Amino acid sequence: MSTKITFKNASKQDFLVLVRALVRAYQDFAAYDAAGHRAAGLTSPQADVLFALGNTEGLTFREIGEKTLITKGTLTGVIDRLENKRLVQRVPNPNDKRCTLVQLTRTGTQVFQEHFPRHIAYLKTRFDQLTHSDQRRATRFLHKIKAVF
Amino acid sequence: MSTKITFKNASKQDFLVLVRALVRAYQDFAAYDAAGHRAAGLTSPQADVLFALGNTEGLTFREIGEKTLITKGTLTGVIDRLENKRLVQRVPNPNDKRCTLVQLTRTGTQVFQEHFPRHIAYLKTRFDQLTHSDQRRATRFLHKIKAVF
DNA sequence: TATTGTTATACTCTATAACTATA
DNA sequence: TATAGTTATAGAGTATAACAATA
Repeated sequence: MSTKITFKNASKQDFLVLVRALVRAYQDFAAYDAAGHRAAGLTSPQADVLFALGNTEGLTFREIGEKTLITKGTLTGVIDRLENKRLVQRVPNPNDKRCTLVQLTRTGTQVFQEHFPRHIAYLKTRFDQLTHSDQRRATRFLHKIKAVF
Repeated sequence: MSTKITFKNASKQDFLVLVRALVRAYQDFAAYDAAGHRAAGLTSPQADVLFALGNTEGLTFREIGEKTLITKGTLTGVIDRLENKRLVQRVPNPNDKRCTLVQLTRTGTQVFQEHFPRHIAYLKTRFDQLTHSDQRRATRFLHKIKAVF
């Protein structure tokens, strides 16, 4: 038995073309996105956390984990590193002493207000090369893909 | 200045809806994909390398790096781990002694021939929930997204 | 001089599970 | 007993740069 993809069975595995397109589109996007964050001294997970915390009064670890899909064990390390950079702070929660609230510091708020609009503009230069109609249609199909997982 | 996304400026940042859709579709796919490989004892980068090596006489580090987008420094470690698992072997290249050829071992070939068709079938159960027409259209838009990066 | 792969450094993230404090 | 977060463990990937061998 060979797994070589021949012309004959290629039609049965059309979806692999979609898989490859998804992976490559995402990889190229992710590399570009990460480069933008790295220029501001942030990793992608760190930027995700800051973005989640923006415009909030603070979130618990559980809430941040739900928004960013980072599991609690990993999140402790990510928050540690953001705290070392003085971008977030842990604030004890008097109502439930099990929970810790994570908030943006003044510096973190500044980064959120300055880096993120710049980053969004940086992404926009690329996505604006697609028509709005294509953007909407691409979004629709991506929702369909997400729905099957 | 606030970066809060209001109704008023949301229309200017429509593309963010597309960004989120791309990230979420990929994340869900990637988690499912990685779970399939993990069940076979492989990480995603390791599986990518085995897939690149399948149906070849062996590839150099440079060639594998080009196919998988793994940089050479990282690739040394990935190949080391695959070699420890006896799935690949480094073969000296007599023509150009700078190059090392990496080949699937007998076990590696077996994994390639057994795991990969199973994995493709595992992915197919999800992607087949989309119509072929949707698969083709989704592919088209993903190519367009890739093209802007 | 340029190329190939290795090595070293330092960091970051992941999964998993045991553990502590609190509810 | 359940939940929140920390810690420990072990493994893996990333970026970057210096390096040795070869071309």
